[in-house]
Amino acid sequence: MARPREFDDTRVKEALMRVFWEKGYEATSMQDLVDATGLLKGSLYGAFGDKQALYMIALVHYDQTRMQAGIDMLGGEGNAREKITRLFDAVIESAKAGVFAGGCLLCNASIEMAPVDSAVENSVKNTIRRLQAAVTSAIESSIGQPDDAEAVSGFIICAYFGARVLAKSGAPLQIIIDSRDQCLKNLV
Amino acid sequence: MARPREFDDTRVKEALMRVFWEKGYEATSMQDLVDATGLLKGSLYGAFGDKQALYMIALVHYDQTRMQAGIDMLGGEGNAREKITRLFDAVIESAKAGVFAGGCLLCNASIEMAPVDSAVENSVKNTIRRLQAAVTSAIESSIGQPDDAEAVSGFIICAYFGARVLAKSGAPLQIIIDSRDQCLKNLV
DNA sequence: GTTGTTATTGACCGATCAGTCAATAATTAT
DNA sequence: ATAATTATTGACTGATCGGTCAATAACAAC
Repeated sequence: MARPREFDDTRVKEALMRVFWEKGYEATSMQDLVDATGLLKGSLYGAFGDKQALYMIALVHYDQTRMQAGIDMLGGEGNAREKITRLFDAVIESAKAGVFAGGCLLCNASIEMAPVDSAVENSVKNTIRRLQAAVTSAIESSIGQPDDAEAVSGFIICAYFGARVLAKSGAPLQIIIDSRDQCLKNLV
Repeated sequence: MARPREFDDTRVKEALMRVFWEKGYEATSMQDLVDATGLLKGSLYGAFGDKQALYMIALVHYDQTRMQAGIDMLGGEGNAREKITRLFDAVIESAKAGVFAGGCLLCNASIEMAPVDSAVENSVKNTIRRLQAAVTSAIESSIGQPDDAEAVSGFIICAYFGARVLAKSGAPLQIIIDSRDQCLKNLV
């Protein structure tokens, strides 16, 4: 009963995500988003809302794809050691590949937007909660692991975020490798 | 042989630092800096240079005051456990006090500016190098510490940066406390 | 084919952006 | 005093910012 949309919703969200992921919120202009999505400004506003809304959509898309993939991996096969190794190796690999300097949109959002946008803050906190829960249960479901799984998982999350920052800073990757190995020392 | 400056150099640098620390580079306008310093735009340009130069001055000032204070503390009295405890407690205290959500300008610069400004990248890398060296020697100079001090220090730096991110995200402080305690488990 | 509804389009808006500059003021050297 | 030098001032610039809107286009229902 109306004109249908001409664009693929997922492709647009992916494009929005990549721009905000690479450049951050403030450094991204609406024109950048127009260029990346192929939609005109009016269409972006009509379909999704203003710049803040577009950022939230990008953040949720990142959560549902990239972060959820990590959470699913933590819930899959293997023991805690293997899973935590994979978590850190993903940082190292993306840094080597130059994927936005090994950065993480969640981490960037924590620093740039969470303090000034409560919707972002809530989303970030929710993702962190789920990520920690996944690490905790990965530890708990592996035999011979420490019984303070909650504390260990919090600290692994902390090191993971630190690794993302260090990767973006251009610091030597050896620091991240060392961090991974030290984390593993706290596991069987 | 010329008109003298009317402002206190250190006070201006401190003001610049606070604005960039709180808001980041892109979200800060020249008007914000004018308001914070009390200088007019022309004076800021004449005395220090453009916005990027002002950011670098703020970053160097942060390094020379806040970061250097931490490095000096690590080189002072006490064993490694006590020093690392103090490092993390500083994050926790500033988060509780709401000092820019417990954030760290160095950490923010790593994410926002290091990937797009090589002067910032070099400065950040230099600070991280000195910070890690200070942690390493704090470990090495405490009796009964692990002999892989370099690896342990890298991982402590990593957790420290992660703690700064988590503090800014609004995540529960318990994660940071847990991280601190787990780090201490790796020390005597 | 007409009508109702929504999507697309690109021109347009006021506000703000970083940055400049000529005029003026304050100092030192002579 | 006068000259030379530098700091301060605030008006000014063109560009870009996020956001709007009326006109047009593409569909579904009837």
